[in-house]
Amino acid sequence: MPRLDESLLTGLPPFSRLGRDQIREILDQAASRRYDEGTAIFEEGFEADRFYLLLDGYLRVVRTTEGGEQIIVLHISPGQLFGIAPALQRNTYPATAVAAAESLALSWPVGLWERFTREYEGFATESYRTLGQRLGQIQDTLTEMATQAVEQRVASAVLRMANQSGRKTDEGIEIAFPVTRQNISDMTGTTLHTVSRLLSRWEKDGVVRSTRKHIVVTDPHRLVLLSDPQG
Amino acid sequence: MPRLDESLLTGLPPFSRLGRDQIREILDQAASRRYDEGTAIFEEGFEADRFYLLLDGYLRVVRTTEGGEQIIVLHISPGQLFGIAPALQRNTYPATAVAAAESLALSWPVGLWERFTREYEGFATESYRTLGQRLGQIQDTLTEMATQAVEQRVASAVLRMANQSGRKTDEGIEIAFPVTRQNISDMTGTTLHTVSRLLSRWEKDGVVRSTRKHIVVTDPHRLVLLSDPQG
DNA sequence: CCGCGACGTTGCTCTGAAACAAACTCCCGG
DNA sequence: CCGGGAGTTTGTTTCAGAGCAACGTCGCGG
Repeated sequence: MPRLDESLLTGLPPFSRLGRDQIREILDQAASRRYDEGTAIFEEGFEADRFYLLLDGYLRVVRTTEGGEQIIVLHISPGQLFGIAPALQRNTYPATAVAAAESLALSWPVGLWERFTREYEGFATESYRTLGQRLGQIQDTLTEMATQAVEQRVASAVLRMANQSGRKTDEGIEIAFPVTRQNISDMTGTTLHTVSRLLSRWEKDGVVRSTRKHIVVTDPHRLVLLSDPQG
Repeated sequence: MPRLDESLLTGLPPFSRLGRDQIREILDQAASRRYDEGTAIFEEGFEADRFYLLLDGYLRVVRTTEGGEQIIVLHISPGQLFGIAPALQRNTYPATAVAAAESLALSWPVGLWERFTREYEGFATESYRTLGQRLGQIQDTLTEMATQAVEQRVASAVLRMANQSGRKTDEGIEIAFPVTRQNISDMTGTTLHTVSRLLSRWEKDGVVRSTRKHIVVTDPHRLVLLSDPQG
């Protein structure tokens, strides 16, 4: 196994206050692994034995109902910690993490969490900040679900993905990982049919361009209007 | 101002590992205040300058949209910490807390948070456990919103309140704080009309008994069935 | 290069629940 | 004891979006 390079972690918020030697220490304890698109990194309800950092790729955090329906709670971008159940004194993962694109992640045994928070300055602070942001995000989604119509919710979901993972191209903002209509319907609590119809309409109106599993927002401003109740 | 009695805190999870003298210390730094039904303890977006513990009563945690609609994210029961923004490195409250019934709460300036977690054994652990539970709860609600029909959601909401605050009476399980149809519709993302119709039907079927702002679940088992998609 | 499975589109139907409307009842304060 | 506001009920209308159905299309693996 090749030694991991220190530059992987320098600059990432949880480690930004640390010196070279500390980062070395942390890396030497990490396991690194690649995940194919569609693979689960860990599953809801299973024993939380490791915590993770996404180095590259994108993840979907997913919950499944008894009825087999699933909903996408949030996405994880490179540089973010995830599976941080130990931070909340949980011993099982509260949701499943699936690679939305080919991904690369580091992980450490939960046993080290306590030591990381104690010994590495800024680690605890930044981890809890992340958690706070995530909690806020979920509350936003919940509010949206409860109050907005389907079209607004789908528009918001697309915007959220574009903001989080968007690359600017000459065509517009491109979502950096593969997304199906079904995925979007799982984010918004609707059906793939409705999503398909909306995207078709938007495409006709010149707001987005989309092919299989691939969406470019060509007119973000108009999409923002669509995400707003008074259109 | 009368000295607060130590028995108020003994036995509550965040303080259960502490001795008499430490509890004394904590109480001596606390402000205690009573809130009338309907009063806000703090508001969304305002500077988070204190954190709180609910001693008696019940709270609703509420978010309001720009459009003026509101949704109830969760309820707080006696003995729980709330407004613990500092635990997540936030400097504003992410939601509004409103007294659902006349309530009594202690509070401390945020500046003390760091000291509490450092000096009082078990405080940090228990606070983060609470947060973890709350996050899980919100995710459940989100999943429910996204996948269940209105009747199921309303049934779940009523059950949740009954479980959290229920007193057993000879009639059934009584929700311990005032709830209007509007409140329930704010928990479930529907209208007070629909909630009223559902409660009327359930009352006819002998599942609940309700008067103004007051609900008794007479047949919890049947309500559980109603909360399940396959009835 | 072909076939199959995953993904996407579009039409049609039907219903749950929102929207609109109106009236009733309880309770508090003056 | 009266008036008014907050909470509740019930009826009617309307339509967004789910459900069902069928077909089109892309791209991978054999």
